[in-house]
Amino acid sequence: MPELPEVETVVRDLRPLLTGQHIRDIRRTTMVALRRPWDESWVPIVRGRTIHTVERRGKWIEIALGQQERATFLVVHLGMTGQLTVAAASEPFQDHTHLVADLDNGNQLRYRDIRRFGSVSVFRDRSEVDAFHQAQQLGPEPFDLDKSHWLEQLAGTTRLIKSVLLDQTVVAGVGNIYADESLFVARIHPTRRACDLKPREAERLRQAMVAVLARAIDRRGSTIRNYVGGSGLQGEFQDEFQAYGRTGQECVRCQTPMECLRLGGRASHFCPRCQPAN
DNA sequence: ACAGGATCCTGGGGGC
DNA sequence: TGCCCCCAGGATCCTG
Repeated sequence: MPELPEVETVVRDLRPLLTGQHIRDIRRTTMVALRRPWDESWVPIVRGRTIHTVERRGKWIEIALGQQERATFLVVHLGMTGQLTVAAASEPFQDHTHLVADLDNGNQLRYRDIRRFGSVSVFRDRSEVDAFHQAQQLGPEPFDLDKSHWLEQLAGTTRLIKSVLLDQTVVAGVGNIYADESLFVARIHPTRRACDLKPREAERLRQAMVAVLARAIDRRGSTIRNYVGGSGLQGEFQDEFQAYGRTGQECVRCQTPMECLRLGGRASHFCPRCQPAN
């Protein structure tokens, strides 16, 4: 599923296709429930409004309808298999297309989600969106992570570093792929205790995370199965994986066979030689 | 506080 | 071809 680079790619793809467009209508096209159920009372709030901005916060997509203080927001999470795309209204719906918004120019904004772990919600104004993020304690963007704050966060917990990377309250947007890739680049074993990392290791990890995410954005994210960008294009970063999904293959640095551990139900790929355990 | 497991879903792949 | 089990870019809730 989409992590920060995939969500950022969707946002960048959608921005020119949506900005300035008028939403004629929005409607449910299936009756099944999403993670956060769609509320029919949102329809009149959205109908007739103009899309002003398309932004990303962590793994959340925020589409502002109307300007500044007046804006209402469509807030989308792609879960594991969510796709938010623009297509011509004449294009047939793919299976599991749950929500469709008709635009003025004959295109449609479509939300498709096979496993339905994602959601589309409406918030009445900016403060409601902010309150929502505050309630879930959404952490800072990886690119804005304050060095000393990051150090303190790691020093203050005995949790496994892999789980900390996946914790959206610590840093927003990292998921299983980019956690493994970042740990590999920083040469840190996923089961190290966060508080046991030396300051230079913590800083190396922060920099690795930023570099990996930036490179992945350049390559339009990773497509393993279902992910597509806002115009339906797939990602290309999967061709550059150094850790994720490489169990049994040679480490790109030392040729040692890569290994895989299951931590908190998530596969964790690493090189036993480059990333020594405790 | 933290780890692990189950849960929400569908579909693809491997083994038999 | 079919069936069964495991797996999957996420997040949350419950248990010990």
